[in-house]
Amino acid sequence: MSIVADAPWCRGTPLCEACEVRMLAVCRGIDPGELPQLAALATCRRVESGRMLFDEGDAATEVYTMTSGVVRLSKLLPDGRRQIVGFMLPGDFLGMAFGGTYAFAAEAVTAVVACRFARPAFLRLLDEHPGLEKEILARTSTELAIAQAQMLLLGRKTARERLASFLLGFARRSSIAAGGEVELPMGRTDIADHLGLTIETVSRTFSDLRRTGLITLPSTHAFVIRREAELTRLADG
Amino acid sequence: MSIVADAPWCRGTPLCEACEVRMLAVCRGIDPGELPQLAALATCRRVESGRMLFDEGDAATEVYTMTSGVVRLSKLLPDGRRQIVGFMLPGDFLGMAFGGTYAFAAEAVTAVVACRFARPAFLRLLDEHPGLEKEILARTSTELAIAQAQMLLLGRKTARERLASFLLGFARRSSIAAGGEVELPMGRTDIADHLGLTIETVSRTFSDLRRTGLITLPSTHAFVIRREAELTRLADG
DNA sequence: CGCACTCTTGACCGCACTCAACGTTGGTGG
DNA sequence: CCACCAACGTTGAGTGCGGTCAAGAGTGCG
Repeated sequence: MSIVADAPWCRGTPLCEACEVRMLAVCRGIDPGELPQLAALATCRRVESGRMLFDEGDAATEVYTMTSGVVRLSKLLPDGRRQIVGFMLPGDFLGMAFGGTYAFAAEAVTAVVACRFARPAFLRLLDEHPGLEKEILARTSTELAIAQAQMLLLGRKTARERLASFLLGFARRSSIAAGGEVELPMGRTDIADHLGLTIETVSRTFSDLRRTGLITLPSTHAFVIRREAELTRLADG
Repeated sequence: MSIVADAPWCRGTPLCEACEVRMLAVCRGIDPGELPQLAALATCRRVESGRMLFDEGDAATEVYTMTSGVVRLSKLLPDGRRQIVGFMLPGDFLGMAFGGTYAFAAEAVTAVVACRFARPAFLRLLDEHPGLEKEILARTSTELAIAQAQMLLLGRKTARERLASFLLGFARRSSIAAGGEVELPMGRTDIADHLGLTIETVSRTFSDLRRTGLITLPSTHAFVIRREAELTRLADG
């Protein structure tokens, strides 16, 4: 991550190589011969840990493809209560707001590099490349299915079931190191705000899952799944 | 509703007039001259109250446009806990599952008439009509935004705030009768399973909102918003 | 080493859940 | 037409899961 994030050619235009690789994932369906022209429309953006890519309610002027790092998408109530509606990982696509304004804030959990398109140019691209539009529709549908699963979690699962579901889902999306260790870049507060719990309950539930042998915790920012079948049974009720 | 639902030409193929009107809403962006050809691809389906249009996990073979009635979309845990991820009203589009199987069950809350397309034929339609694909993408994105708002509700709002949000949202989507009366076709159990509460808490909270003068309840299946500003302030935290 | 920040753990509390009884409504058949 | 019954909704009493408040332990950085 840090190699890409620190690369000097990522600080501005034009598109860096790592971004170009990520962009291909989104843009499959486009004639490969047109990719250079496509790359010319995009720029690299590096965002420091904790900084905001855009805020809820901002005019939606840009869309992104994640190259490296982790982004949290969150919605706030006026009194400060927060719900994290998702975490974006490398390869994910982000910012496709219909209605003109973003429906959530996007903040960098770690240092982030993302491939940025101006929205009008991207929308024109959609018109010209039906394959690209189909890809975006498929991704949006997948996001919707994930959101519905999260509704089941938030509405009906216990704290243990929520954390088990989250850890399994995050492990599946992450690259897993030797020994089955999964890096957990976000803090307990972010996990709590994603699972509809408090940090104390998240912390207690981590300890609980460790005590009962379902996971181990090499550090506060990593975990290892020990009994996957049992954890899965817990997660799915 | 009952006029359309009972019409004999709604019980089978070909497409009834009411369905055709609804279909137009989804298919704006298609050359109007091609609509007869389009209508030939669709059939009407009537579903009795309480019956299922399709189940979670079923092979996704059909997509629907709602003509009349109300459908609930729900996900189940093995032990019976249920989360209703949404209610579909006339004009809504339903069943666009990527991945081959439906991610939720769809059941008729009232008698329902829906305009049905075979999925392969509909996907071919998407290829041939970029305007239709754009419309489906816009609708899916809107659904996603609604789902994210529901995550905030389920993760962070109190029972009062949840019910206030639901009533305001449902009123906005419904046709409102004289006197501001909004019909509420679903029972307390459905509302509870949508808001992540129990029927007792929903019932108590209805009484609470009535007692504090924010709403009135002409019957158990209707409500009137009395102090919209106050209800909105409650719903938004 | 010291400070700030995050995480963990403990004690207690409260909102929503559970269990239970009762009221209301609509459909059915005598 | 009314008695009966089943389904649904309401209300009350008590409980418990997760929240709140508070203290202490780990961790990283200057």
